[in-house]
Amino acid sequence: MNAIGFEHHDHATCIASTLRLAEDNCAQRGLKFTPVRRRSLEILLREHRAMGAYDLLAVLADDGHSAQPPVAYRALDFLVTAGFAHKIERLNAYIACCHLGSDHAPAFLICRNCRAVCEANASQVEIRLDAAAQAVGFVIERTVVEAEGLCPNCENAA
Amino acid sequence: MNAIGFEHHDHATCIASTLRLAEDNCAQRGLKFTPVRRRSLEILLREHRAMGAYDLLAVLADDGHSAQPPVAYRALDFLVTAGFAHKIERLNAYIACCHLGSDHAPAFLICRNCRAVCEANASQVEIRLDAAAQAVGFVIERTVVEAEGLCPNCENAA
DNA sequence: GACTGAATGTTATAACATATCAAGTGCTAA
DNA sequence: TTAGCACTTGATATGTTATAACATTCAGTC
Repeated sequence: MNAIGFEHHDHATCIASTLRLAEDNCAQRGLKFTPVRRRSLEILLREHRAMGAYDLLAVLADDGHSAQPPVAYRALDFLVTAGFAHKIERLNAYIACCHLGSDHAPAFLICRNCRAVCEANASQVEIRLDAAAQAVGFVIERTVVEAEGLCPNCENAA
Repeated sequence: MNAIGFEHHDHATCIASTLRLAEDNCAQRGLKFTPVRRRSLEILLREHRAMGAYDLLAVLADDGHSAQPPVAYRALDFLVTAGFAHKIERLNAYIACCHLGSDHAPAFLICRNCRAVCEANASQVEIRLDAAAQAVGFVIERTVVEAEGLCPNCENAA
C-alpha cells in the first residue's frame, strides 16, 4: 500500500496532466467531457482537498454557470462514476482521484483538523473483506475505507 | 474475521440481554442510561437494521417523547460514543452494535437492495491500514469500513 | 427538417444535522 | 438546606446535503 497526499508537488502540471488524462479516457470510452464536467474536475483538482457539493456549486456560480444544486450533483455523479473523483462518505464531500486511469480500490486518510485527505490504495484491505463477505454469501460491489485522524502537519502543530 | 447478521436468531432474548449488558456497562462507567437513551437502543435493537435519525425520532414520538430532531441525535450520539451503536456513513443511518462490550473495529456489509446491515470484525483491516498510515506520519483515531453490495437473500431473489 | 437520447436549466422539496437558549434534575459540599 | 455545578432534556430555529420532477436545449442521425 502506498500513499500520496500530504506532501507538496507541482500542482499546475498535476492539474493539466490529469485533465488531459480524463479527456483521453472519455474519448476512449465514448463519454462526454462537457464544459461543466471538465470545469468541475478542474476545481476539485485545484483545491486538492474534499469539497462539499455546495462548495463546488459556489465556484461554478462564480464562473457564471447555473447555480442550482442538481448542476453540481450531476457533475459530481459523472466524475465519480467515470472514476475521476471519489466521494468521502465521512465528510459528505468529494475529491479528485489521484490515480486516474488505474482501476483501484481507494482508501482515505482524513485529517479531522484541516480536512486534508490522502488517497491510499486499499486493494489488500478489499481482498480481505471480500473473503469475509463470501463466507456469509454477501456479494461486494463497492467498498468504502476511510480512516480519520491527524495528518502529519496538524499532529506536529498540536 | 467473522460476521453475524443475515441469519435469524432469538430476537427477544438478544434485545433483552443486550439492554442488560448496556445497563451494566453504564453503571460501571458512570454513564447515565436514561429512559430516552434506553428506549432508543431498544428501538435500534428491535429493528436490527440501519435506521435514520428521523426514523428513530418517529418511533420515539409514538411513545409520547418530544419529537424534535435534537432528541434523536442526542440519544444516538450517546449510544455511538458509549459504543452501543454505530453510524453507517454510507447510509447516514445508525445501527445497534452486535458485539457490545468487546472493544472492536467494526466493518459493515450493507445490502443496497434491502438496507440490511451485517456487522463484521475489521481488526485485521485496521492493522493493515495503520501500517500504511504510519508510513506517511498519519495518526488514525477511527476507521470506517463499509462494503456495499447484495446480501444473500437479495442475491437469490434476483 | 424531424426524431432521438443525453445533458442541462429550473423549481421545489426531501432528508440529514446542529446551534442556541431555557428549564429541569440530581449530586455534593459549604 | 440550600447554593452551586454538571448534565440532561425541551423547544425553536436554522443550516447543510441531496433528489424529484419537469421543461428546455443540443448534437447526432435518418
